[in-house]
Amino acid sequence: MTVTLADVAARARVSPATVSRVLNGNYPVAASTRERVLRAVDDLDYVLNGPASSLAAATSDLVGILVNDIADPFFGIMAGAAQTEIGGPGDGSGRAGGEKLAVVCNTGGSPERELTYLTLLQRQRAAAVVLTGGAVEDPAHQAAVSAKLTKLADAGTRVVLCGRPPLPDGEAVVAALAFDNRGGGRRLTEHLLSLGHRRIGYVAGPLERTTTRHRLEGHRDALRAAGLVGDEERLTVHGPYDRRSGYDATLELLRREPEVTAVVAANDTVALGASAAIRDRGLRIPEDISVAGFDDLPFSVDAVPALTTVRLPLFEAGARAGRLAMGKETPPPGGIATIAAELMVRGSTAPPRGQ
Amino acid sequence: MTVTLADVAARARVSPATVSRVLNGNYPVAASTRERVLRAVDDLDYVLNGPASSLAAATSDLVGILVNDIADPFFGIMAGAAQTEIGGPGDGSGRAGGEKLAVVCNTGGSPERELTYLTLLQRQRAAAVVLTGGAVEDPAHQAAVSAKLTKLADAGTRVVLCGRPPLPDGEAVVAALAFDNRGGGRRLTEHLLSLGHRRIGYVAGPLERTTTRHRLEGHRDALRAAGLVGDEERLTVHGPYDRRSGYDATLELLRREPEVTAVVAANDTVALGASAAIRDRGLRIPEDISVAGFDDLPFSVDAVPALTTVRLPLFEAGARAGRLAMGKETPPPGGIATIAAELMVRGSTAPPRGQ
DNA sequence: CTGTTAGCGCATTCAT
DNA sequence: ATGAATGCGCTAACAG
Repeated sequence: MTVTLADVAARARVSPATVSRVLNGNYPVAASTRERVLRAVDDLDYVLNGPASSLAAATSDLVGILVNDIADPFFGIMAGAAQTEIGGPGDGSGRAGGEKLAVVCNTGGSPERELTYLTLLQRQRAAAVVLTGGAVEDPAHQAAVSAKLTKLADAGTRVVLCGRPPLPDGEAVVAALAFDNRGGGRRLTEHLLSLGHRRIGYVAGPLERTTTRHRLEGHRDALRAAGLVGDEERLTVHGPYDRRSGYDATLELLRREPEVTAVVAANDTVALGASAAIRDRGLRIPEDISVAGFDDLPFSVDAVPALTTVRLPLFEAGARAGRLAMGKETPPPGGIATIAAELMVRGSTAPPRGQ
Repeated sequence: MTVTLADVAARARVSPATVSRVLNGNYPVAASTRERVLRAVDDLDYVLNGPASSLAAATSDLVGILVNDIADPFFGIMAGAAQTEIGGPGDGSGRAGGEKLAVVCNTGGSPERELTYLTLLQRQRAAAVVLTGGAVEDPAHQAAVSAKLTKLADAGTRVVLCGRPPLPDGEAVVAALAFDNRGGGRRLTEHLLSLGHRRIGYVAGPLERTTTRHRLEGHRDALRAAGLVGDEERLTVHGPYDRRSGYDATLELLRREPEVTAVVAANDTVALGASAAIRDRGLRIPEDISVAGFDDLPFSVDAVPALTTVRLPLFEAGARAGRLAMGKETPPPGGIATIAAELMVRGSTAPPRGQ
């Protein structure tokens, strides 16, 4: 019932080897023969058996893209960009030539699921793996991931990090594209300080995440440089990277310190929740309290007032990661590139009252 | 170099078949033997060869989830929910047992890429495929997709539609979960009519998409029932499902008919762009113009004013699709279920001026 | 409950 | 430029 290479070969009156060569395209075949084979393929509606092909060739055309939260456009934008570089445009025939199968795997931020997905991709002999977004900082987990990536690399899988800091021993990795979270966080808080803010609340992301830590460190670097020390812990609340957490954490912040004049959120989504909480408390943005985010997601410019934030070139970074995973671009020197973060000053930040 | 089943068998002093049975778990094996095998697996750091396994068993553990736009939370939420039902929680060992590999494929709304992905998944002998979101209505493409899905189903792949209308011949499909886009669209416009609006602009999605058509039909059903006919075409502007399109289309709408008192957007993201355009023209929401969306994405409640919209249970639908794809839930009668859409009235809609 | 045997469908040597 | 032969690593009968 199911059509195999041999069936195609028989119909085209050539050997199976020739059909294989035509399909894979990387071998000289006479034009007339190729013609005949392709016609047989179409006539029989033949579809290559991926597992058999992968087994014989010891490689597959699967490329995995791991994301922490697929419902978050931060990851969606990067993953989509990577996929466009990896998947190829197709030829419209639906026949599918040498395309890679670029797939997105959602870890939900869980270290276990991250490892499970890596194992599953290893099992499939994936051609490449792209890990996006911040890493969990638990040492045991980091060691496990490093070990897994090393094994993947040894088996010929290209490993690329995108929006994630380099591994301690970067050996296993083709390239690491890291966002300048620390620098962005610092410049954002410097902006608030320059407006005159002195009591700045910080709604941080989950603990033990590199992204959380780096953004917070940048914030505190700026505070320290301004001589504002001692209140950091009290003015920081941690929570997940979602709207709800931003809402709740901001209420908690206002409870701890009713005199805050600005709230910095771990990212734009959290900033949205923070803004809602501030308004629900009857306060105005930015007249009573300034609000700032991070990432500059598409909706941030449409917030009311428009959100001051730090722009990350998510699409460009994702596309570059995709090209690196395909070996279409040479890795940066040392395999590490830092991607700049740009401060976007908009309407949600202003000088504090009476300034 | 690479460890195989035979190596594990040798170390555990059993036959390869026994190792296979332990690993696949669906066959009686003595506890002590299982113990020995698992230890050998860990000792040797063995990882199953997926392609070989799939070839021999003629099935794979890959499940594909097709989405139109991975950067859009509408799809991210559904896909994430489906993945949680399919992927399994993992056991924390990173060893990966019988888990399926749930992967998301981003078509970018392109019919060609949709077909290419289906072919690629067919090639991999995917265990199941979930197609989410509206379909392109081009007859040639629909026929091609139907044919492809039939072949997939014949090869044992379970096909589930989520947020997409049933196929003409639903034979190939395990189940179709369709959103009540038409009913939701109708109730939304009825709400505006009941507030007193008579000149209602409509920012529609792209042409030839089922979602676009059904929502628009619901809108026009309501208009017709209210005796408002003749102006539909002039008060409708089509565009992609993104923020930018909402912005541009709304400006065009205001140009065509400065007296519109309400704008209905194809979805929440478009509504955000529409709101920005309205404000940039110096008009207030809802005092001068009411705005409404569709989907009730998480950010919509935080818009200022909060967005009136139609809630779709995206997470629940995605999870159900995932269970259906796994055969963990019995399909609805006839394989078709319509998922209700609930009107959410919030601050962005109000009676027109002078009403 | 466990071992033996025989392919799964293809890519790739080597020949020619 | 093409054909013939071999084996990739595993699962699934079939025995026992």
